[in-house]
Amino acid sequence: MVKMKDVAELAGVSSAAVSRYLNGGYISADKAQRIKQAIELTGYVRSSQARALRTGSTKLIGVIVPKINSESVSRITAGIGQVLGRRGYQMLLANTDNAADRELEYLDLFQNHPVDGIVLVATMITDEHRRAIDSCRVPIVLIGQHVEGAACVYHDDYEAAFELGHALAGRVDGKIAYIGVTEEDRAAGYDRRRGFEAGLRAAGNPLDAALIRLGSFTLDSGYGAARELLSAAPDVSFIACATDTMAAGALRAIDEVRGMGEGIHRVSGFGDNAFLRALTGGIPTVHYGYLTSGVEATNMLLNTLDGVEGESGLKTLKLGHQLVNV
Amino acid sequence: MVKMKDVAELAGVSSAAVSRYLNGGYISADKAQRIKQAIELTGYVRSSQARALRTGSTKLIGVIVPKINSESVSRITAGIGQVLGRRGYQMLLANTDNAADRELEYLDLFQNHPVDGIVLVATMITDEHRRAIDSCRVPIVLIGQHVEGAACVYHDDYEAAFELGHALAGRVDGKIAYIGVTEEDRAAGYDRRRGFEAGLRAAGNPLDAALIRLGSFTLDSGYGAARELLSAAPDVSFIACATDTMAAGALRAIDEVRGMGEGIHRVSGFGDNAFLRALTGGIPTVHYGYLTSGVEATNMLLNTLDGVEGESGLKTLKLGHQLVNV
DNA sequence: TATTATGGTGAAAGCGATTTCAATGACAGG
DNA sequence: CCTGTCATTGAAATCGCTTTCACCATAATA
Repeated sequence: MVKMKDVAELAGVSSAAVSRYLNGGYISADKAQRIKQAIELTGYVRSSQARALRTGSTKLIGVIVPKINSESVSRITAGIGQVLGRRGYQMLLANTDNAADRELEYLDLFQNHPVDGIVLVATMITDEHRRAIDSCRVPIVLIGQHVEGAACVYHDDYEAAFELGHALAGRVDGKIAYIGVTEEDRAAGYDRRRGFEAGLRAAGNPLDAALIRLGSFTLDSGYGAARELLSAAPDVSFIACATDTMAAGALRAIDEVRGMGEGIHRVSGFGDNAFLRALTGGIPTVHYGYLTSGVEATNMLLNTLDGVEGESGLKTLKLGHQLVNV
Repeated sequence: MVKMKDVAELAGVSSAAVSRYLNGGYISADKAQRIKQAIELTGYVRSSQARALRTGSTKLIGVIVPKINSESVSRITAGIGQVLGRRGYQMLLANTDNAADRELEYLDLFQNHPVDGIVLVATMITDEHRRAIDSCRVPIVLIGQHVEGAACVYHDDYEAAFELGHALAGRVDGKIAYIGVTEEDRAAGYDRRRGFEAGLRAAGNPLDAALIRLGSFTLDSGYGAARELLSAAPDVSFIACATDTMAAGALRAIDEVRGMGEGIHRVSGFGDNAFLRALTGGIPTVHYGYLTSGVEATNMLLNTLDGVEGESGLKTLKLGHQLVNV
């Protein structure tokens, strides 16, 4: 492996000069030229490990996600990766498989060492999370949840759910049921359910608490909850779900119970999943700019790391949403 | 930041002793005890950057994927991440967004520095790829394509497509069309189309070359190709697709042209996408163990890195498949 | 008793960069 | 001619760890 010293010798300069050449310090034109040639000749590339040791920066960003195979998360990471690549960083990905403790574990692992910053695609935020975030040695940005005092990029789930509920209340006749997710997930659990309920109520069609079920983000859980709901309350005519994925399951359940093609007009979701949209022609749902949230969060993080003028502070950013197919 | 020297001083030993303690070298019980306490007391964690510089190993594996938001890829990375986590490595993810040149770029970037090994989720393999793979300084394993002389984990697309074609030929009456992908993708393009054609032919119902179209992996491209196909050859009664995602698009096209619900019985795909399965009840498709391929590839790679007994060689591994819903 | 092993130990030499520092020469102004 | 800038330069000190090496006990063997 050719090292800096070799290049320096070949070019007849000191390795300090080579380092300066590489990093844009004082260097005369002719030496720069000789160094350039020497580098090309030897095919030298600098060891990022040595560089990291000396400078303390790895140009690595840790990204913690709850589940990699989900459309929303992969769109978010696509956005993150896009910015990272453009700005000379790389992504260290940690998948927690929906286990909150592994989230903390990675938070620990990451900050201790190899990464310059962290993007946490958050689901549940416990007190322990808050503590871990506060005491984090490297800058960190959250996506998807709004946490006081932490930098975050999120969507207004309450507001979106309110609008959806309000709009649906007017368009659906008959009973509306709701399949949510754990309220420990503040955004997707608590906010969406409360917003939806408030929206229905505001439209004069309050949600019957007996028609609320809990799923676990998966298609199967949506299916199961919907089946149970349909047999417990056969007169339910519409099932709103906290995620598009669960909506897909509910749709399937309705088709099975009520006949093929029935489901399409009787479910709503959250997230505007492309697959679901294409296959059903579009159920009522909320479109979030997932990719955008990845982009914004990463820019925010990198701005503080690189000390970009005027953009230095980590802040909190609420992104917009759109109802679709309502 | 507390360093090894601090721990050593506190424990009254040399830093060499601490290092040995950490890495399992000779150390007496009482010193081990003292070191252990000192570490707990100071909250010392060792700098992986210094360690990396010294040992030349980063415990990082580079993973190059063509597109992060696709079900197959995310299942593969889930498998990779699973093994990596269990064996003390981390994943450096690079997303090429289907650009073959960025694949080469990352191959270059990775091998030069921070990673100990590479997993390439491959699509197109050009000569340049082959060269890059051959001259790779760190071990590399491919997923999804079979490349002579390289370690790879893949599925037998030809065989699977053959079986699917053969089975469908007997069950469909009327004309069968095919929407494929670029033949530069040996596995998903060339092998699947050829296998499918051969299967149909073997069943006495050869594919009309005029009924072949090309998509680009996306749902929209499947939709577009199917629409075009249906208007160019209105008597087509079944559309086989090279991927489930394109099949979803084709399904939508058929529903639009022939009426809702028609599509479900008139398309087939590849990959057994969970969403599609749930929403349609299941179209004929091929189930591949994507997660397994990630697991196997990573184990293979890590075995050579860690020098596991008996399992040392990088080899090539062909995984099985299953037809579903035929 | 003389001699090997054998478990333990710390000093010190790297790993390959970056960065401080003092020194240099050139050049403008006085 | 002297002095003060100012752009350039290389030697050398780190960064924090691993690992060789020489060395010391002590126990086992002849």
